[in-house]
Amino acid sequence: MDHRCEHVAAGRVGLTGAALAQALDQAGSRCDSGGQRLTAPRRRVLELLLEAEGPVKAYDLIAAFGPDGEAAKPPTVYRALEFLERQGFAHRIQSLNAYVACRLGADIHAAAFLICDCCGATREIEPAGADVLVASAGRDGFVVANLTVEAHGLCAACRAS
Amino acid sequence: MDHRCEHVAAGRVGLTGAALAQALDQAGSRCDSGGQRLTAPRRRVLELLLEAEGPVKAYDLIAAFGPDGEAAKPPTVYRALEFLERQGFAHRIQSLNAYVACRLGADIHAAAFLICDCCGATREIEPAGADVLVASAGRDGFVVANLTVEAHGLCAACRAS
DNA sequence: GGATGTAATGTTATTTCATAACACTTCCAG
DNA sequence: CTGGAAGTGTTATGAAATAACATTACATCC
Repeated sequence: MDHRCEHVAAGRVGLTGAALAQALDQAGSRCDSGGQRLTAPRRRVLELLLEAEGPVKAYDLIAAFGPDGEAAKPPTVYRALEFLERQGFAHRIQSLNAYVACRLGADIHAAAFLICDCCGATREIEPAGADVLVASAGRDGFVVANLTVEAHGLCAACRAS
Repeated sequence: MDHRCEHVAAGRVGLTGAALAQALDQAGSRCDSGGQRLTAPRRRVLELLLEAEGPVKAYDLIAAFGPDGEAAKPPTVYRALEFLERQGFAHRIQSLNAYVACRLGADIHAAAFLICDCCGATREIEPAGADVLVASAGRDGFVVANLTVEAHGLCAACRAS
């Protein structure tokens, strides 16, 4: 489950500058139109997630929360994360106890993750095959409200080296 | 994610008596043939999981570990769980921080879970659609070693009432 | 524009979950 | 019988998440 080599996630960098500002504004707009409020702490946590290159631990968010390096109180960040997840702006990676900004569509959606156990790179993908599972569950009378799909393994870069 | 009503998981009961003994022996045999050892603590934790009706929290296992009601030390149980997972005898339900005995095939396999947020019933099923996802990931050069699929929702019984 | 109710936040403390580190034992291979 | 690997016991600590309650912001309705 953990890093097994010296590789480091390649390429994927968090947002900065204008791109970051734009992403935050976009989130703000989507909140407005949905009657939701992207308040200061929520915005700040989303900002931290967007800036990051990959999954971020809750306590790293807590530590980085204050602009001056001052930490937040845990509930502040956990509440913001809960909101961001509810709105589809962020996802929780269960198998890592970590959180990522959603890099895909604009709307709330199902997500799947490919997590490289070597370099730690975490890619969000459309959950191929999820429809099959949901349908299969449905035949048993089970209605899926929320689906977690997390695949651990080795990414192309780490397999090559 | 948590129980929202008064429903209680129906029907599914843990193993007892002869069935339990048989399941444990079977696990023992599989360990033997694989050069693994089903030692006392491992066997005991598996027993507790098999006896249970559903997912069990690690600290409940710890509390119930001793035959006389005496608790175990956390590492004892966590190590046993790690072993049982490695052998495919048990699974961890990430979204619940809980563990279940594997109720399916004899061999190590991929698993998916349907978790009723109302009554807490947790069904292990064959991960329909998983092959599609693994194939899709493969086209990107990602090799899946381990797949977590957890669907939360409402079971037939809870929807009906 | 002040009363009112709801949503969100601040704050303290605690609970729950999991692992690090190291000493000791068991068990088999040579 | 001895050396090494795997397993266990034990103490302590670290990491993740939430409970509970006080306070503040915000809309809205009269």
